[in-house]
Amino acid sequence: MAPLAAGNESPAYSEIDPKVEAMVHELIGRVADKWTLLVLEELEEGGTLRFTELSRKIPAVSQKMLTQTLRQMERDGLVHRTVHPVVPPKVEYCLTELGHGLSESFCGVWRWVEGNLEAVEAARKEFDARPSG
Amino acid sequence: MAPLAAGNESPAYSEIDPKVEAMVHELIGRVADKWTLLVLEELEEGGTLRFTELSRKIPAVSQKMLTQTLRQMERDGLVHRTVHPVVPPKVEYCLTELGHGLSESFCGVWRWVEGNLEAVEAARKEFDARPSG
DNA sequence: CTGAATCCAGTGCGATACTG
DNA sequence: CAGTATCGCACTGGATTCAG
Repeated sequence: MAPLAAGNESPAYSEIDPKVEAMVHELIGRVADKWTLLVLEELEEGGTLRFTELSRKIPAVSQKMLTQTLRQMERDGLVHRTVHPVVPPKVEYCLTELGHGLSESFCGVWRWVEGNLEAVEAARKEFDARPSG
Repeated sequence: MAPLAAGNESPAYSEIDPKVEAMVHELIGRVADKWTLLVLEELEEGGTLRFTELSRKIPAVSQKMLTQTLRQMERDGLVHRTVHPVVPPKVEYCLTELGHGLSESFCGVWRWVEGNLEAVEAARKEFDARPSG
């Protein structure tokens, strides 16, 4: 833990850019979104996928949310959208370098969870078993 | 990108434990939560803080959400809660090892955002400027 | 000071129906 | 196939009030 300057009552994070703060927050929020995370994974694994393919691989997602999720990811430069001018329509999605990088940066979290899953579950179980006070 | 087995139409993630999947998801979701992220940071930086101190460092949080957030983090074993049996009541919060570890595992994401903040903003700007189709 | 309980407005999301 | 548009509910979270 970072030592605190003695007697320092000034606000925290003097060194943290509020813009970065907001962005981190937003980005984490984005990936935290159930669907975004799943889409990120599917595209990471599947490479290039069509709308329907994604839909099929993530059965729980509604068509509305899938569209919405993909749009937002596209806007953020995380996925690339390719429309093939044919009938029937064919639209393919794949991760951009940005999206791939973001995906990788979450590997640490992923590994942490794998390593600490049991600890968290134990903590929950213990907490829930406590005398209600 | 992981190569796909040729002709393999079986569902994705054969290697991914659905339990881990759910947990990653849940944990990311938790930290994505505005207040949890802020609390995590404050405790990481401040060490041990009282309820009111946290409240003061995160002015935007309502008392309800702060309580709720801390309870959940406590249940997950991320923070430790110490009640001092005095009047007026004094309750202190600090990160557990688990909480500290989780916090660290997010450093990668943090760094990625710092490094790619401009790229994302540029992507958004470009997306928003596109011919509306 | 710390926290639980209640009320209420905003909205995220699913279901459904329609279009190119 | 790949969307958009609309409706309605459920849940979230803020404000407020009460309590130990």
